[in-house]
Amino acid sequence: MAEQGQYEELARQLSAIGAVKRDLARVLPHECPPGAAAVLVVLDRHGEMRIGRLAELLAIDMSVTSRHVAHVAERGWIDRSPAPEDRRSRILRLTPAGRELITELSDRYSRALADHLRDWSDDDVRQLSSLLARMRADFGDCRASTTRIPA
Amino acid sequence: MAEQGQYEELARQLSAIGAVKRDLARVLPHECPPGAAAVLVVLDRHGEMRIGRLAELLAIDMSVTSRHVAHVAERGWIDRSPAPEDRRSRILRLTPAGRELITELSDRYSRALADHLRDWSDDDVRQLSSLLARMRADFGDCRASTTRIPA
DNA sequence: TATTGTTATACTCTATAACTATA
DNA sequence: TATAGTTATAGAGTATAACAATA
Repeated sequence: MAEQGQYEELARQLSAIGAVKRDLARVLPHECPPGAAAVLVVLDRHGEMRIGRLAELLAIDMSVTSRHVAHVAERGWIDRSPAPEDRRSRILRLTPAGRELITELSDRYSRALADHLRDWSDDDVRQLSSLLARMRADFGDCRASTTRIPA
Repeated sequence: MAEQGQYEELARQLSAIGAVKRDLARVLPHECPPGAAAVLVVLDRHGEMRIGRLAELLAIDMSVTSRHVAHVAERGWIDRSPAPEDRRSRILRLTPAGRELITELSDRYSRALADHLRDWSDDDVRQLSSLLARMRADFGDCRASTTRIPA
């Protein structure tokens, strides 16, 4: 268990990280805002899935996910085929165009990071990724386990 | 220099960190949205300053900063006294009420983090803070040094 | 003429709630 | 009746550009 001062410092750093995210977002193509990019990244990473699962992985509400998905579907980057076992759902899958785009996005993100983090060792980058993943998991676990009592 | 795959992983983690920030934001009092809280945190951390300097430290545009500042000033958490040497500027300073609030905010942030990161050692927390600070600095340096060529 | 701030406008992201269709 | 997804609405954050006052 860390001291309060350490938590306050971490809170400050988390708040400030928005600037980095905004810088990164600037490398995205015009038609592909960060929310749309996130959808493509998750589909590329985890394969085809329904919207509910996507929302879970993105840790945002399904209503928001639905809009991002509509955006990328309208542009032909994913297709939505009927789910065989549940006609309420559709299966989301990257199209060839989507796969091309996600490759381009990965390149741009990587180039931007490599450019700014010139002095970072492979281990530095790995360590930061790993700590962020762990933090996210520790928050997510709690979200899942907390019994929500409706007002 | 790290490999491309490591940068892609970092990009994913950065994208996903929004969920943690939103969870943290939920502990804030109703009248104090995250942008307002950030203003108070910086003033508490760095002492009185003008808006321009505040915008720099927050790494957001001055126009945005101006609105956050108006919000906290309207609620009596800061005062704006005339800058003695430049009548275009005012000096922003926490009021006693603002100082009370920032103490409350720090407590809430710390409690939330301590609650979720129960298993983290002091060193884990310190290391994550330090890596985030370094990343922010490496991005910020570039922003400052890049010559912006207007289109 | 250049700089400090403010305001108007527009865009993106997000959540809540109401609604449709299917289980 | 419960669940998957969509849509409408509203709130928060941000940037750009036009504008005011002062340097």
